[in-house]
Amino acid sequence: MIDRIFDPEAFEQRWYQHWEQSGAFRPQRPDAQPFTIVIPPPNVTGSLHIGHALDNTLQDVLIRWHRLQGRDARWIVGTDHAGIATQMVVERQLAETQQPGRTAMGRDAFEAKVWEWKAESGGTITRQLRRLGASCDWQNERFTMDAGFNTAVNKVFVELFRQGLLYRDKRLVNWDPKLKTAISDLEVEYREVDGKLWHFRYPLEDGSGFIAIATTRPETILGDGAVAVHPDDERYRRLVGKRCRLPVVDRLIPIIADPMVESDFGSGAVKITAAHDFNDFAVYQRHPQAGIPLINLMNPDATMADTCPPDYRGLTREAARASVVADFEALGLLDKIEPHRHQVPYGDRSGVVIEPYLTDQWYVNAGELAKDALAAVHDGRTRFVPATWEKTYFNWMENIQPWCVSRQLWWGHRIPAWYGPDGKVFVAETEAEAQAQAGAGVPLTRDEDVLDTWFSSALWPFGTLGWPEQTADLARHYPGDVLVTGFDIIFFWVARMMMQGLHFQGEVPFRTVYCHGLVRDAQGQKMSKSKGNTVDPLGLIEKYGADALRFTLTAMETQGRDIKLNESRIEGYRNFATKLWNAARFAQMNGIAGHPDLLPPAASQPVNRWIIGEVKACATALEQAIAQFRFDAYADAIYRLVWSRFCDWYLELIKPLLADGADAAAAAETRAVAGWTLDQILVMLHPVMPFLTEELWHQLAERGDLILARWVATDALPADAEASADIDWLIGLISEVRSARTEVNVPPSAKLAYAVDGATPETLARLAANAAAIERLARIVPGELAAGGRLAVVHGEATILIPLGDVIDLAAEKARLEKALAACAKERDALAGRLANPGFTEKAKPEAVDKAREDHAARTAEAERLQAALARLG
RNA sequence: GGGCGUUUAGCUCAGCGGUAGAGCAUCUCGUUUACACCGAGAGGGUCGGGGGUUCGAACCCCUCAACGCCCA
Repeated sequence: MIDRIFDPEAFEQRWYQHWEQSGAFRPQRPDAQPFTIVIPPPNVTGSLHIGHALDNTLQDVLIRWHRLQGRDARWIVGTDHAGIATQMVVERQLAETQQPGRTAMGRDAFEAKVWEWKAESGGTITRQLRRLGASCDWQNERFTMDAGFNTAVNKVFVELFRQGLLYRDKRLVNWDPKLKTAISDLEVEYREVDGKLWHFRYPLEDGSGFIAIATTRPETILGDGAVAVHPDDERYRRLVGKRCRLPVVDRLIPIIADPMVESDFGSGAVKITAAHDFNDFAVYQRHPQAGIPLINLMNPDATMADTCPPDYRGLTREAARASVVADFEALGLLDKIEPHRHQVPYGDRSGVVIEPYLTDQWYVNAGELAKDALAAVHDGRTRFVPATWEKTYFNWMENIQPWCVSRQLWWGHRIPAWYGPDGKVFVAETEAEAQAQAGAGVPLTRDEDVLDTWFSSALWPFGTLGWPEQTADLARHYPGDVLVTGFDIIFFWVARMMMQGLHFQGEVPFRTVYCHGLVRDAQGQKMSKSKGNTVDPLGLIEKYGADALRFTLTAMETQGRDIKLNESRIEGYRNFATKLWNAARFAQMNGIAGHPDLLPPAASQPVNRWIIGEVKACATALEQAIAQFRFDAYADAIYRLVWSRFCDWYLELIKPLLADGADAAAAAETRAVAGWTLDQILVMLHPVMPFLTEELWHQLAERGDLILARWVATDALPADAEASADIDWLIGLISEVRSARTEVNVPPSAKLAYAVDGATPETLARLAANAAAIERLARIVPGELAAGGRLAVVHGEATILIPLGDVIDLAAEKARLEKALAACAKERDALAGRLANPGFTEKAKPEAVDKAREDHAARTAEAERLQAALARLG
């Protein structure tokens, strides 16, 4: 028996274990059409936050829905090694436990520590995904650092190198002095900072005066290689081609003209420090004849290097800045200091100021790979939903820069490149191959660096399927159908999967990219640990059940918007689950059980024919919602069917049919239809609320699992317009009578007699056929039209007259009728006005004109009846 | 500076060319044997401002404003 109390904790984990152990997440369906999703692999360091909960709920809805459709649904799962993040976590842990640090223990020992840590803590997030109900293919779980992935990464690296699409280059990178590694453009965040603008003077070589420059970074003066002015700037035209003397360093540097210089910034002359500024580096490249030196001023930790004058060596950037300013001031060459607000680059992981830094790094020619990735979205091989994200994708892809893929870390895929004694590089998938290239006996040293984490996650859609082996899985599940992810990693990840997928598989990695928004708190603030406004999805699951959280996230997922998560919504959907639980309990108490067939039993009762039509309409709406990725519409349609149709009306309307002494055949039919309907509800709700529905599915009958059941036979279901009209009429009548009763203050419990005026034979028949339901729900029964005050309820062409004798509140009834009349007359007149407009009748669509005529006639008649009722009141 | 998005009931959001919707919240009533995590009923919106197109605009176009995000 279904328990009186709905308690999600009682069955959620039990069902999950059953599904996983029975292989339900990946049923053997070799003949079915595959449906494939690859999970955005969560960081192995991480734990489930609410953003994961959203992302994975949506994926699970899609996977479960397609599984119910009979598809060979497969949700490929795994975790990401997350280079910097994981290395930081483990280093922090070593520090906290007073163990030797990374550099003290050495590379091999440190790597072993990370693997140890992964074995202990790496399962946290995958356990939490199970708690959420994610029906992933755990049997083939992957990790971006496992051996197969390493093979794939090496192969990709080597092939790109051979094709000239990957190369080693010395250029400026975004250098993180805390982590002592290069990072990519995307890992830099610009913050607006209140800084200063220092104005200095450099003496001209010929002693004829000075040239004034302004800078936000005085410490880099030590590396200046030129002063630049705009070619059209009259003030400086005569100085171009001359030289000035760099104070403190005492070096002669040229004055050059370059259109990059903004004449209205500062003095209109800027210093050029080619090794510490991206713009300056570009100037350096444009002026090879000027002989601008590239002076790397700093050590990897951003202290001043031996390339600086002796007094500066070893100072931090900040100390060197103060020192330079003081030295200029002492020389009388400091003009002024102005407050200046500007953008400063920070490392998104370390939070320290990024230093443009000249080093040797490996780069991928992203511009070349982007070509097909752009074309694939332009020609629709991959589409974005919502489509607006295409613009973001295009915009970035069209302006893509070389991708720096090497990282000075220890945790990650080590770069498969070896160097000979002369520095010659040998790129190969294995050391043996590199040795073969170099020649036997040549001593080789492997590149110390590892690859950017996104280099391996770019291979996720095919690396997970066994590539470079040409596996059956790869043939069957690549390309995937849908990628579900947050818009914030379109650049980081989606774009790179597109590039690598197209390049190495010749096909896009997925047909559709569904981008959802961010989950924010109830005030619309971005959630962050530092603000302390994060919500823990596990806590919410414990409080309300996983189903309620899933339903909430699904219902709130409207395309193109962030989600403002309010706990009251979760509570509301927990109530919804309780409502269905109780409805099923009621059904069971009345001998209603699961139905053995996909198709509904034959039905003669209008209420039964009606609910079958409602199921058909709902299923159709749900199918459309999935096709359009309208998760909110999915939740809305099933919520409405369950609560506003099935519970509010169907169950109430069938109570008389199931009562003692009711017609046995009608009762049997009703039990069968009710059972069938409940089954369809469970199937349709299952993708969103898998636990509750599976539990009830088994409570209602002995049978196989719902997770592997079949979707509603939508097309085969009858839609009975006549039954639908009957029941809509009945619902309308009951609602109007209830409303009227309340407005004239008739106690809800009072059972009243009624008579009817102006009814057609059809209406009289409907009143008779539904007498029991009307008595139960409107609390009126046919009777004599006694004298005295009457309540008049106009419904369609008929007026229901309910004599109330002296009890009636005449004033209230008069007010009620007047209000109804006013509303009706207003609509009538608006329609009349429209119909009187020749522009409308001539130009509008004929259907619109016909509808207006019909509505106008109906409103006119209704107004007359209300008028008559008012007249009778006197 | 460039681009994108948002602005509809107290709150969160649907609707995107033919009479303004949902959930929550509010108010009134109610323990009729599934459910008070409930039932019945009610109130509440000149759809950000202005202009235009159209027989007709929350919906299309232009413009302004506010807020948010991304890129430089």
